[in-house]
Amino acid sequence: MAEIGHNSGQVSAGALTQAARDKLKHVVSKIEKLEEEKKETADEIRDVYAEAKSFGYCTKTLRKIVRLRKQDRQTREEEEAILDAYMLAIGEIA
Amino acid sequence: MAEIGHNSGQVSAGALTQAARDKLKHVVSKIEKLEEEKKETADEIRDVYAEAKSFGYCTKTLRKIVRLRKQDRQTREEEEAILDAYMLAIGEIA
Amino acid sequence: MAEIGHNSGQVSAGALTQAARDKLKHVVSKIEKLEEEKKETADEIRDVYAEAKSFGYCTKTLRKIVRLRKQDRQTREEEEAILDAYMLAIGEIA
Amino acid sequence: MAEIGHNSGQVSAGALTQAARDKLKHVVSKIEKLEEEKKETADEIRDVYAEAKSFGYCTKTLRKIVRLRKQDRQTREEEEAILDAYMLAIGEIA
DNA sequence: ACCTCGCTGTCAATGC
DNA sequence: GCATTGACAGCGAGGT
Repeated sequence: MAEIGHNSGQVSAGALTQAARDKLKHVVSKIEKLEEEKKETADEIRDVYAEAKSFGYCTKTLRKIVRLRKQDRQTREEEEAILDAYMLAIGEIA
Repeated sequence: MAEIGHNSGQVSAGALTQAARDKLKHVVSKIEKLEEEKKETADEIRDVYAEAKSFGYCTKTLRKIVRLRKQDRQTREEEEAILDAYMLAIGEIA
Repeated sequence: MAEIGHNSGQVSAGALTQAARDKLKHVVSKIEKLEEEKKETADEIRDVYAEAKSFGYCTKTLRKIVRLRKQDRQTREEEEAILDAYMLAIGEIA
Repeated sequence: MAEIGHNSGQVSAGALTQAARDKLKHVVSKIEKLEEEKKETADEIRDVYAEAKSFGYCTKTLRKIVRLRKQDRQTREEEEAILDAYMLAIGEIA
């Protein structure tokens, strides 16, 4: 529960080699940079909704549209043939 | 609950002006583009974790580190904000 | 950050009245009982899948069926008329 | 990826025997019934929190309490299991 | 100010 | 045993 990496054997109890420390630092800051980017994009999305709202659109519905379109895309990508068989088997309404 | 937008008055029941349609299309596709971007960044983050794992790091711990650092940052910002408020209140201009 | 309830004013620093303690205990144990129930149901579900698997069904597909049926139910419950209007506006494919 | 079940050999392409259909139907509806039950329990839990809140408790803290108690239980069980294992290893029958 | 809803991130289960 | 995928809980924003 207290281990930092599986390479902990390389070091004397409780410490990391300098190389490992640098690597770790690098990894963490890279992740943090990417998370920052992600947040910025999320903010932009928020802004688009806000702007749309100021033009009179209902954001709730807009979100619903986006969500449904996404669902549809996913659904379509699924192996429908297989499901059809099962659906048929069930009787499609039950 | 039955309104399409707040601009529903502009149109005869069930339809939108061409301008409104174009605008709507534009908004939706912009959002979808941004969401795509966001997803890509999320995937990159996932990759970084995966790569780190292949180097022997424990991703669970890495995530914990990132989370804690984020919390710290937030806490620090809060504290600074409070401090600033006090300073202002006192008349201290900094 | 250290408050237990908003009724903390009722008590002298750091303690609760006996009544509050009893009430709290009651609430917590009720929740724990319900969570236990929930877990049991989840386990039963797991068992059904396992049993089905032993009869030669592909659990992955079974789960997919259940999920899709659920989605369908939800989707159907949504105000489709409104969405249809928007969809039409967008051109349904773009 | 294209198989319907492992019993697909029993049927001519795209169809299932009546028995298989019935069985499938049964399985799916049983799962759906259990999921319904589970949802009801989850709703009850939600209600308990809501009620507690109306009495002045901070739900966030309540959730934290429940979570911590759960962790403790798990930790204790783990420790006991380890202890038992040691006991067994030593030859101690208890 | 409260409540609801959606999103995100975490954890566990399943399949390869 | 690792990797993928799905379920769940916590958090935060937005609406009323």
